[in-house]
Amino acid sequence: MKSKLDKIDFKILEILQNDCRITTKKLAERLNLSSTPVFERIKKLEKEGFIDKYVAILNERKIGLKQTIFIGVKLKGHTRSYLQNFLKQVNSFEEVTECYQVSGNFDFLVKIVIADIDAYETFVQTKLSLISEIGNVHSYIAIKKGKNTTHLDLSFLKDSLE
Amino acid sequence: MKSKLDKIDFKILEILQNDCRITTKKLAERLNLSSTPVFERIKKLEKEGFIDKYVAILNERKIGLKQTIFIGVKLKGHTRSYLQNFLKQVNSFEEVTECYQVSGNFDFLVKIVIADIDAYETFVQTKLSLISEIGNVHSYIAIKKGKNTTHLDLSFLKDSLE
DNA sequence: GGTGAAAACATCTTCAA
DNA sequence: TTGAAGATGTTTTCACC
Repeated sequence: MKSKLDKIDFKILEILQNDCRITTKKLAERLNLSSTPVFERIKKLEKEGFIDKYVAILNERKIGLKQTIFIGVKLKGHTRSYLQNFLKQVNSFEEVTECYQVSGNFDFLVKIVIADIDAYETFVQTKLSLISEIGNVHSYIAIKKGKNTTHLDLSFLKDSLE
Repeated sequence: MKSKLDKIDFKILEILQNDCRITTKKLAERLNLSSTPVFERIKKLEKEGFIDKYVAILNERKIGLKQTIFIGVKLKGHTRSYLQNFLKQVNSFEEVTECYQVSGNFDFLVKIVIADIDAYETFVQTKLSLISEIGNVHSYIAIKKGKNTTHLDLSFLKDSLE
């Protein structure tokens, strides 16, 4: 079951990363294949876990989520339970979209997408600051958005494809 | 054309954020409506820009992208052209999935998703370090992943819905 | 690995209520 | 707005290469 990807799988993933609502038929046309093998390949890619899910990407600004903020967090201690407790709590916050334990002068980097600065202050006061494991934090408030994509660069695969 | 969202739109967005391949029919069943109004609402949400796109989310680890790295960047100068040149170049790198100009002790935060540390070093040497506007950088290498989602928290809308 | 045809299912229009 | 119905297109299976 641990199959390698070939060039066709690669192209399918590339296309689905940009538009997952394309029909199997159209996808097959773009690959010069019939629907059947494309359909089966997609099912295989889903089943084997290369594709996690299919989602709608919403327009943050349009919805009213105008602020993105990164928070660098340093914990008070670094025992296993400190790390686990912190992660469990921070992951439970709906406003948090990403959280990574990192090397460097922070223990964690946390990304928040939230309505505005007022909502952020409320979030810090009513949620974040209640996590007792936190030592100190540094906020990086996004003042301009550059790139923000879910598209992963698969070009590194090109050489290793069967 | 600038219509507000109501509770049904809100629920549709919630569902599509988690699974955009659900059929209109099933979505309508979950909302206790017929297909027609649900279909029309989705088209409206797309047309008015609440929904940006529909994408497949790939499994980074499975694909072979094992490293996530955040880079805090300080530029040499802060004129308009410095900022624009930096953004233009960094946005063009396929390995970069996010980039924000931020307040705080960095000018920019950049997120990289890449195969491994070796590939990261190559990236820095052959791409990042060629951006002449960069003063200095600090890398935060993710050593453990917490949350990583495209799901936005819409609960803040609940009170303002028509 | 692949094709092409056919059945099952979903979409999208139209229309009357 | 709804719901039903029909034309069209898509998904999925199957027999075969």
